[in-house]
Amino acid sequence: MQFWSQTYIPTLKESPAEAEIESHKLLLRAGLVRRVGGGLYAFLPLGKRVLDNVTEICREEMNRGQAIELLMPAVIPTEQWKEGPRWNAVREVMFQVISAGKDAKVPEEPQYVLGPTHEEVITPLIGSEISSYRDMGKTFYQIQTKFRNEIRPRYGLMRAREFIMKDGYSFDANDEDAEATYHRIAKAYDRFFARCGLDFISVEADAGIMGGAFSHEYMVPAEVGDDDVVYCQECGYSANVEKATSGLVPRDIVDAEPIGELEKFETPGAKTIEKLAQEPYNIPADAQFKTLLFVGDEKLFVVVVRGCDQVEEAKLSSLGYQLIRPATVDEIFEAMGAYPGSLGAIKGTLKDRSKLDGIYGDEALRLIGNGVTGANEKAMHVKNVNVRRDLDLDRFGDFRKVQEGEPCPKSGQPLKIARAIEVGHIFKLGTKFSENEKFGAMFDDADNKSQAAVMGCYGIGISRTLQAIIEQSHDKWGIKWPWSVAPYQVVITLLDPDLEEAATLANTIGVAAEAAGASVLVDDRAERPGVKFKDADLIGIPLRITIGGRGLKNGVIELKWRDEDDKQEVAIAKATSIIASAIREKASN
RNA sequence: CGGGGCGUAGCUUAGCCUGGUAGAGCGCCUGGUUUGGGACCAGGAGGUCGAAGGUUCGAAUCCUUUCGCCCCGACCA
Repeated sequence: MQFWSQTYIPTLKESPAEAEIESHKLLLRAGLVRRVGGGLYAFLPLGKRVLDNVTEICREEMNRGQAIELLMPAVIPTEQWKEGPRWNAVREVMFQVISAGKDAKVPEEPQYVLGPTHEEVITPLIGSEISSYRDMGKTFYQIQTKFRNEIRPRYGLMRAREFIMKDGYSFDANDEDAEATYHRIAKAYDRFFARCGLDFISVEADAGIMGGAFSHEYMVPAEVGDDDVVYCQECGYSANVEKATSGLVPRDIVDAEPIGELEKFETPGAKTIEKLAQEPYNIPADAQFKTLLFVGDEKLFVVVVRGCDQVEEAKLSSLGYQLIRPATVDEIFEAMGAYPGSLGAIKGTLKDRSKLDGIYGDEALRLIGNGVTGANEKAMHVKNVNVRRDLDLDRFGDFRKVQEGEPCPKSGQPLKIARAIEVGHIFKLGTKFSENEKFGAMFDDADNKSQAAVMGCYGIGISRTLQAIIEQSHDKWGIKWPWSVAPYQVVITLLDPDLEEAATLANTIGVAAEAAGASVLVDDRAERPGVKFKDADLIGIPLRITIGGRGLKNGVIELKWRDEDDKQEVAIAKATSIIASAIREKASN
């Protein structure tokens, strides 16, 4: 039993200007966290309790999924990272620890980095321990503070520079076992997020720089999310928009025959798809070719999509480049001989085809058949461009962003798109990290042949999950904590703390509630009732038990669930047993 | 890193355009009256106006620089 007057819950009536979204405001107003610096937060006592609850649920479900907890250092020797496959891709987001002591020299490369995740550490760590296939089939995890120097921290704990993460890593002897592990952990994730009281979906995801065979993200639908999720209500297909495909292009599509000779025409001032779609040209966006240049690993390449489509940059990684960025105007001119607005990929019109590592066409171009594109000359476009005959494409691929309403690739029903918060991500990694001779994880198989462990990695943003719960479960009065993670599950609102009879009863009921398995907070402050009710609502305690002089006279106390509107009066004589059974019922759900 | 906005008491903010030495609400402290949904009265403490430089007799206010925060974009394991 915790007395309010003896803990520290600094609630705020107004929300600080730093917070924009509801969950962030409530984190601050309910006295859960305080900002220390940009993207850096301190957990106050109440916040720490929720964090511990979420952490414990995570631990239980990981353990149930046969994962083994360990703890690695957050400070990691840089060398370890440089040997891994991601150094160039992630060094920018890593905090680098340069040196210690007044006389220490600042080295060109930092000696240490603060871990954003731990593949580079655990792979050699476990790799140097294991040697036999008999040691395979292990999954490790840790719950730890992680560091990423986010370009733009925002929304409180949602995207912070320092945050708490559960990261897990599995080592299996072969693909089949690795997939079984993957599915076992996926089930643990399902249980974890369900126990946190979240509505969530798991979606097919882009593996990003982690690479690997496949991956799923755990998404909490919310307007303030950073990701777009594509889903089909009909068949359950769901994927991150970075990965999602649609049935827009029929599998049996037949390419259109040319409808005429190429014909250049003047388009003064028309440098955009929109302009060409208007008077006097009237060429619909879905009859235009959009020609875009990117640089992948320092090599220029071209992607052509329909004028009405957007390139999904994440999908370009399927082309095999590690680092991809849009090309600069100068780079474009050198290869194409023209500037954006007049670009086209028609054979023979490019200034220097040899500067291009490839020209890739989106599959949906085939829906156009014959269309319009830039002539690689200022203020000139070309019509009657036939996809097969005229475009200088190396190959087709899926490079476009799926749009709402397109047919589901599985069921053909219209796809929906929703914003969501990514709270977990699991990857089947394969041998990307393990196959390194020195820093990898090799083992001898039954035939005494050396093999790389087939790995998987599994992340949960613990602190982000905490905020996602608030984002999904609040009203205008405050947070509505699910029973499982509430900082306290029961608050006894003592309206007249000086009344001995009331204080005694509060104690009796508090003891009974704790015995039934609830954590109890007693509001014994010398505040007016309104203040106590408002605070109880704000900090979101699931069950409020009100004890006041007025009720005592009538022999009753009051029960109020945070997620229900009605209050319930209970005779004092029956109170402890009613409360105890209500708590047991909640706890068993 | 580009674009925009904001820095005045613990929190929310007025004042800035048009320079004259800072005001309110909440919170906090004291006393009193209150007491079932953020009470009332009286008194009180609390501000180098983000920082530095400049203009001026005089700067929260005008100018320059700088730092921090927030938003949009880019980015995002």
